[in-house]
Amino acid sequence: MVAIGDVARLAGVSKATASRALSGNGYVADETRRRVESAAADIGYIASPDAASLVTGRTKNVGVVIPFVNRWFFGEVLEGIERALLAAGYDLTLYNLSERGRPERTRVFEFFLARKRVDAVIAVGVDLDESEVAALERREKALVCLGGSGGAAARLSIDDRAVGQLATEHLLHLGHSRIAHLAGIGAGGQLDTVHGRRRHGYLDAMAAAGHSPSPADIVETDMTMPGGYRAALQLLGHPGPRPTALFAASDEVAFGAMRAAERLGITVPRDLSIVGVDGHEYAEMFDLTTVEQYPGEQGRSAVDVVLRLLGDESVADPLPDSGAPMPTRLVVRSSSTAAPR
Amino acid sequence: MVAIGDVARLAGVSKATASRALSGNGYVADETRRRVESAAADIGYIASPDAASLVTGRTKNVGVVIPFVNRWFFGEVLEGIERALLAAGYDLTLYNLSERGRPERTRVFEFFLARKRVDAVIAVGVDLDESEVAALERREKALVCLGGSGGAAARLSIDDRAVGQLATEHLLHLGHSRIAHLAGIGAGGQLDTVHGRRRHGYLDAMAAAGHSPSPADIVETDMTMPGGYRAALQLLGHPGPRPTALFAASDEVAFGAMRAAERLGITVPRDLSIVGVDGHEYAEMFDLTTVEQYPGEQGRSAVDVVLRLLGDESVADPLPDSGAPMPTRLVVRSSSTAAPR
DNA sequence: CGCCGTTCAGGAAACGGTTCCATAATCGCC
DNA sequence: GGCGATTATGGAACCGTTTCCTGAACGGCG
Repeated sequence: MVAIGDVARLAGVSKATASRALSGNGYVADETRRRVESAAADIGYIASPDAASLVTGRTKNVGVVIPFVNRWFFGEVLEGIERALLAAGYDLTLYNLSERGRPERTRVFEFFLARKRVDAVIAVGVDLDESEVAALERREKALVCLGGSGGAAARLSIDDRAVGQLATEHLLHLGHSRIAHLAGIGAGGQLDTVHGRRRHGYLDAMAAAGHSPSPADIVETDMTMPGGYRAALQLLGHPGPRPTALFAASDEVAFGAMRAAERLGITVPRDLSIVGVDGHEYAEMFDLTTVEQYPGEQGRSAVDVVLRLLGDESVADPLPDSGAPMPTRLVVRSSSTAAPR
Repeated sequence: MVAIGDVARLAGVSKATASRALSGNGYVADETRRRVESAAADIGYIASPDAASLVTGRTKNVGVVIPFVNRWFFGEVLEGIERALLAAGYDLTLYNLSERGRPERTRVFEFFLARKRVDAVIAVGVDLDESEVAALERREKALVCLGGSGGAAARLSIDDRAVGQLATEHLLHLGHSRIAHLAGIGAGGQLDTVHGRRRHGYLDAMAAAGHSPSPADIVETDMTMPGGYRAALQLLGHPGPRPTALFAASDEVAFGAMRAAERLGITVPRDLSIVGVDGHEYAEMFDLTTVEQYPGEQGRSAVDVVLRLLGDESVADPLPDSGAPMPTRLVVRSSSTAAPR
């Protein structure tokens, strides 16, 4: 393989000078730099990142841990992160995380991420436990969390409680009083979780309006379309009075619920108003009212924070409204309408 | 940072012995190995992959290039690849590829993948051009393609022509004669492409049955639900006789078409039978007849081939029915039924 | 003119592993 | 008992960079 020594020889300079010329660090005469660059181009030289990171201690590589890649939100975040990292000359090493406590997951934190192969870690939508955070800290890895919970580190997040509140208030303003909620799994137990917070916002809004939802009107489901379908069947598929509105914790769940309603002969929005969360790319097609968030943008921002943490000079210094929650927006479409009187 | 020298000192052996003990290469007495291992564990030693790959020339890292992460098929493949690589102790570096000719894409091949940071490349669903293949060859990167086209290298793929044929024949057997096709973009021009081949299979089956579809019954669309929705509106949303059956080049397109049919007051399957391709996780919920494929399994297989190409001993030697297309299976659900008479 | 600061370049020492080579002990076996 | 094969270990070289240190040339300035 062609090494920097070859470039140096061809350009008639020392390895040290060749390195400086190519990396742009230290003094190099313009003419020398040109000679080195053209020599490098001639023989197709590309620096070995391993050798470089061995001495500099930086790998220009960040690990991304993510529980799913095939949910819309996570896929969008991943794409945003990838684009931003690549633009900054960084690599993205992907770890698809399983649930807490599984041995593969432990191995990711104790081995893969602990090695000197990543400079930093972006955790998206994962609930970190203390030992995981500790493992990262011990190795001095910068950590940025996007959503999820755990880890005192830099965290980017929307205000999930406000989201739940906003969606619920929208339905309340439309005159609904019996509003059901399709919540994320575990949203009841732990409050310090995305879906716990959304549920919390829902309950707060209901309470503020003087309603207290019956337990049967809150159904937990995983955040998929079939999950929403099944949960909605459970919620709506019985005789007797039904909720007139439904707050689904994600758009995919809402889509499933719409399909279930159709199956049950319930017309949306006439008999049932539905609001989701995400701003899924299919929301428009389904005419779904939703609280949009912008996962691609969130991914990009996470990269910004990481680069800043790593002291990368390529990124602007002032952190734009640091600490503020990421933006969300209620988009009203025809899946929600005034309550039947 | 703690290096192998520290481990060696603590265990009272040389660096060479420590290295052998930990890597399992060469002769080491059992007792010595234990001493070294416990010393390493005590001080939390983890070898630096950079240093190791510098001397061995292997990085235990493979680059994955993929055009989308947020389409079901691609997400599943990615998950399968990730799981398999991780199990083999490899890292996955992700490159989300844009269209041909874009500068970011060129940079991925000429720089990111060309460096000594990946041992091999898995290209999923990408149409490689010669310069891209050449760039990889020049750097002696093993290349495995999953679907897509271009690159004479190892290619795993389903038989897309057979898939198109199978789906179409299913509809023909049900008595349909006017069968429309929602094809992938560009499927008309290039034949050497996934969607070109599926369309080809469709046309072959139609021809064999003595039908020749009118050009208006073939509509091109991108492989998304909204794409299928729009394409189906175009296909069906006019007065006059309509096709009685529809072969959609992917399940997501089929879902969109189902939604469009519903919007137009066309009942599936009474007025219109629909068949898709993929075995999407939502297909069951939509009751969609589809030609299933198994992207997760395909990803795993691609990793098998890569590991074999890299001479990794951890993988079984005999390549199971090498060269054969990956499995597919027609799953009949209630979206397809006998033609109205 | 002397001196200092700046610019330029090269030699050599890292970085943290693996592996080649040499040496030595042990063992089985004739 | 000698010999070769096997096992065990250490020293040193090496992988391909970056960077520290040193020295030289040059220019400006007091």
